[in-house]
Amino acid sequence: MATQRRRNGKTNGKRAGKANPAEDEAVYQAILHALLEGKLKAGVKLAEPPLADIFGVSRERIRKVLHRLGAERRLEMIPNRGARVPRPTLDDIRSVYEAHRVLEAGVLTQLVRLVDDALIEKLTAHLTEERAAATRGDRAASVRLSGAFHVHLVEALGNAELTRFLADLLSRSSVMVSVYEPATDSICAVDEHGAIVEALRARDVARAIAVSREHFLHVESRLHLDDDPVPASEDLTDVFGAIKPKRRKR
Amino acid sequence: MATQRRRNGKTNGKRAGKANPAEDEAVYQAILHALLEGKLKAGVKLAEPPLADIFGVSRERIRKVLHRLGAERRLEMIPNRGARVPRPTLDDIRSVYEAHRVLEAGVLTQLVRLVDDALIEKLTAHLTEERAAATRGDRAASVRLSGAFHVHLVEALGNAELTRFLADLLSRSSVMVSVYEPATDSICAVDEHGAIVEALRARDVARAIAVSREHFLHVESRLHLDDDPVPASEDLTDVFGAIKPKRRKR
DNA sequence: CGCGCGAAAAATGTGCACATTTTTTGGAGG
DNA sequence: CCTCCAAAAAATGTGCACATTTTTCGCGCG
Repeated sequence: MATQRRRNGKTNGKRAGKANPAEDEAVYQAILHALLEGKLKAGVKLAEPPLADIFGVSRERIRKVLHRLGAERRLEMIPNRGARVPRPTLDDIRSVYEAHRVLEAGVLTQLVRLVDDALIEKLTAHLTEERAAATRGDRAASVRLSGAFHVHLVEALGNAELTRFLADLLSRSSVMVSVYEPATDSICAVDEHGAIVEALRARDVARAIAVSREHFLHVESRLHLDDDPVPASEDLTDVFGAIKPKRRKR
Repeated sequence: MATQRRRNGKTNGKRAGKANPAEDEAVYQAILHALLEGKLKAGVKLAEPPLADIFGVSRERIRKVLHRLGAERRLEMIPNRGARVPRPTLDDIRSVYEAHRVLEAGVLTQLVRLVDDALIEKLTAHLTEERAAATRGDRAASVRLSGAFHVHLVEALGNAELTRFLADLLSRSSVMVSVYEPATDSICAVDEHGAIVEALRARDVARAIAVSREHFLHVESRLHLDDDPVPASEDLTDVFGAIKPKRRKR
């Protein structure tokens, strides 16, 4: 009889302790991506069992990822009540934009001390790219490059802490636009970016900050409250449908 | 007869699913506190079994807390190899100080637009406290109040994102001083804080930033590399001795 | 027709028994 | 005395079986 503590239904060769860090990461990236992409609408409940089913992994795996996202404040975790996509208030998003504005003021202040020809050249090249995307009407590229401009600015300082903070702010604002979707043309006006570079070239801190400030206020002013932002498809399978080819009811 | 799903030996009344969120928090706070306090030296390994034993909780509980601290970048998590107290390089800490410096430049830029009598009064009151602590030689209070001054500045903006970022930076630098311990008198000179308030009162952005910048560079210059910063007591029981009444040697 | 209210169903939280690694240990050989 | 290497010991990672909520559902009553 041996120890009758044997078995459970699954007698596969692979059991516990599989150690597959890539799988965790895949699930994490999938959910994060859906979140950043705006596919997961605000207020949607992320229950563990369905997600485990969709991704074909154990519930523990899902649980770990969900809690990690909660620690990053990308999901709202309520004890005993699971995870939800946070529903940021208008003040929340204003806070994020304002933080970016204040941060960039500091960045520019420091940047005028370090600016050299190489930096100006790099930024100018970026502006060219931005203008090209704008003139050919490539909205997706425009949005991406517009954010990248500010990333370039902070990266020029070479400070990991500041770069990380900015990346965090940007990822947050990208989520929020899906709730309080700005006017369809919420892309940073290239001229304003160009004006910032101009001020930098001239080592004019005050002007650089003034332009940057106006730039942000301009973007912020376009935010508006969207009262009923689509009931959001409560079916998670729709959102992650591309991951696992699974067909189910409706 | 019946389901022969007998299972393990423990048939106590209280088993799984105890649901005690406060206990998690207690362990988290205890470890975080030890980290911030500098009791946990850089490079020390935090193994799960001993911690579970010390705190009298299950290993899973410890595991969860450790991973959470890892997600916050307060511990260095290496797959299959556990958690260690990070050993920041000199560049790392410079990066934190520089980030604070850059951030404060942005904060001051925005602050001169909002400054009013109430704020000046509040800051002045704080300066009085700081000076009092300094004159009576209360080092602990001086360090605390010195950090609090910068917190007051950013809090005056009322921006949650910025406040959180600053708190993060401060908690990080407080950990680092235990590695690269600055000169014994690394406290911010009160005069410099006073000068910042003066510049604010005068609505002089340029001066405020200049003073703040000098202030930080002054502090940064005092950092020095501590080659062999004490072997650090590898015994975790010593560090968390206060939690469980366990005999400690010495 | 709505409104409790209790029971069933579903979801979350936790300890535990392993699987899998990593680290330590104890010699044998150079 | 040092180096290498295999086996033991220790530590980390994971699925699973529950316990404990929370949510949903059904139904009688006002």
